Amino acid sequence: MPVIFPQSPAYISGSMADKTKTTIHDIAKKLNVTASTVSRALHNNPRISEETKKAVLKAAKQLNYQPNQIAAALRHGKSHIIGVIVPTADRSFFASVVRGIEEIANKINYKVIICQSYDSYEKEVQTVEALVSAGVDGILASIGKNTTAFDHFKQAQAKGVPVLLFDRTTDELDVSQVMIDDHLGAYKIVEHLIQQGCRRIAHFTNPRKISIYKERLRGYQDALRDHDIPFEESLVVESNLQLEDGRNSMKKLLKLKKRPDAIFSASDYGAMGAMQVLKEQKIKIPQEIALAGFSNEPFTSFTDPPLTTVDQLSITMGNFTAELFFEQLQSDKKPIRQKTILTPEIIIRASSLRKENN
Amino acid sequence: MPVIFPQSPAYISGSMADKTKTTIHDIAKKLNVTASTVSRALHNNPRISEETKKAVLKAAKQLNYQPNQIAAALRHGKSHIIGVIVPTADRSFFASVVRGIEEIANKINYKVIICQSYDSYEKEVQTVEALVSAGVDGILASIGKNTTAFDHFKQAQAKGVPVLLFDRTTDELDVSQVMIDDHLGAYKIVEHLIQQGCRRIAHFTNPRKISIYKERLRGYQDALRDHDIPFEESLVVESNLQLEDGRNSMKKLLKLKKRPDAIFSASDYGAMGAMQVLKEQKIKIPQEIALAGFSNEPFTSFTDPPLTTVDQLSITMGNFTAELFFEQLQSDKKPIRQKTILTPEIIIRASSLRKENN
DNA sequence: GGTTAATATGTAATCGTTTGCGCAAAATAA
DNA sequence: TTATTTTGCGCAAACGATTACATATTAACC
Repeated sequence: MPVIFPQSPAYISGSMADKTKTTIHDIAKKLNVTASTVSRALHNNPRISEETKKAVLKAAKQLNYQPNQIAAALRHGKSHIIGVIVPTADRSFFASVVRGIEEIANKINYKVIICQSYDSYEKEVQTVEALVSAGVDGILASIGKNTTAFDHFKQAQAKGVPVLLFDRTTDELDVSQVMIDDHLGAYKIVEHLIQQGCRRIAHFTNPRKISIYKERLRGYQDALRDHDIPFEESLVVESNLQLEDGRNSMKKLLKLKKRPDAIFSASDYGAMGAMQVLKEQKIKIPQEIALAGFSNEPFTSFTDPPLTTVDQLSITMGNFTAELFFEQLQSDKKPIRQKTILTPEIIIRASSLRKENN
Repeated sequence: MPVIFPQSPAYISGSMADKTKTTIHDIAKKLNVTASTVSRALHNNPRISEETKKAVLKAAKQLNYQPNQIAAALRHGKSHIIGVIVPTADRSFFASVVRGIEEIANKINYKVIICQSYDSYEKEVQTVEALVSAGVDGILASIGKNTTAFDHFKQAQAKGVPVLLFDRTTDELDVSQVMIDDHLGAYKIVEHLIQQGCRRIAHFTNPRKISIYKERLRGYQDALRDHDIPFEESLVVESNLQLEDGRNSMKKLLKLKKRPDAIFSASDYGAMGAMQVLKEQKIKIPQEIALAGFSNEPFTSFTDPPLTTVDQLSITMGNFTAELFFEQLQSDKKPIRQKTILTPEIIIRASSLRKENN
């Protein structure tokens, strides 16, 4: 229910300035010089006398001058804006990556345009085109789940807009990539479970052909193998890894003749679903069944027991991605295509901690 | 540890296009017309023959033309970009609001620049200036905690950049505002606690002069009064409302001669801290002490018991803010300053549910 | 004093699109 | 047929900042 305010006098009377941004021409006129002199003065060009510079700076302040970046951008082809594409900005992980990118960008006076692809291929294509149109100086993207063709990124590159991928990447593009080592994260956490005495470790995974889930599965398998634990097909449950899926998967596993003594879910939500079922059935966590998830979602520290998980270094990833990008942007050499793989950290919490001191 | 890739041949050889965006002049040249004709054709101007239009569209597609929005923006003073300023983009609430804004903006082909003030006044000022410089068509902002002067926003308005505030707003500016009714949210949730049989309801609040906490406190007091429950100063605990603060506040309350039988925390984190302490001390939730928070942070549905809280309609707020903004932008009339107050929803969960059917 | 160099500023083109104005040619009206 | 309108397009000036090139003034040097 909107409340309509009475218009304030100031708003009506036009006592506010005349809605005209001042330009270098205004400053020039005031000082009886030309716009080029003003421009040079503002850029501290050595060919301008100190006297004039001071006068220009003073006038600029007086007139409350702010440069029109659009004009500047048009003139020299640099907008000082970078585009970031994420599947969705309100997932904690991506929100943090974006924050990490922004931190770096802001330091050197770059602005960030955030776009969401909603995992739609069409939207992703449009977004890339729009960003190119908007004249961004580069695109940092995490590709959508349904993207299998990459021409839109190639087009951007062809038009001189550098592209860099993070988290969800592909080798089909000639771009630098920043991601985390999903295999290692999974390996480490499964190893941890083994160290806690677990021997029948189940795994919740996703059937999609997305590399992250395949990597986590591989990490799980490799850790088992390296510790001489046989891999059992029946202990791997495929699903969408959401809360409900986790519940269903857990129920399914509880029906096995030989129950697992630990669950490693490739997502925290899946692990959370499992936790709910276990608690409902009064199965002790971690004594009877230990639990571990993946992603370090914010909620994992608030569950009871708190959930062991893998932190994906989201902020770091953002920082790193941005730093890499700006490095490549500044060096006028052809960017060196490189793949940076960050090492994830396992966060051990009570849901997997059977021994007191470990 | 970066992995350096071998450069792919394509990347070196320059087999990719020549990094030159095609312009309307390129199209014009190809068709032996002028750029103005091309421009008009692309804009479906009735003065251009169908024949020419078709030819232009075809050539545009062939040459992979994408308009340079920077040039267009310079020409007609509209960038089709809006700036959004939030204290921090990785807090669930703001991330969702931003998403809500983006949803609407995208529909009409607007891009969103996201900026974070980190609750720093200086950063906020800089950000506003930068956005004006960047030529945004408007600024949607949630003001920082430390902002008490608003000249930077006035300056933006003076330069013709409309401003609209959401969530954290102020009446000191001549702008439309979108927020939620904190008073009502608090009132409703306290009323709910009363209906559950609670009579000694404590409140965690924040001493800052931020209106949201004052409003929640008022809502709490009004609900008590309307149900003939005396207000007790000793049941109101001030803190920063973070997890630790909640723990401390709870411990403090447990030392009272007469313990409270419910806690309404102005933040979910505070409530979570209380929950931890109660569980440590084996105090039953909600039977002995019921709990309610505020904000509907994502973790609240995963606690044990799940936490009763107030949802702030973040996405809706974003949608609404953006819609309001674009309405005002489109109507060439002077924007009508209006205050929109959304009604929050209380989310009742087990932490406060004493009676089975309610 | 005349040539050269250094200094400080102006001129004008440019970035790519948009758009008011104008001008033919074609179409219609008288 | 002539007058008038309509149609289709070109011309050129914006938008605001930047910058290569030119110019004017002063200083410096032999």
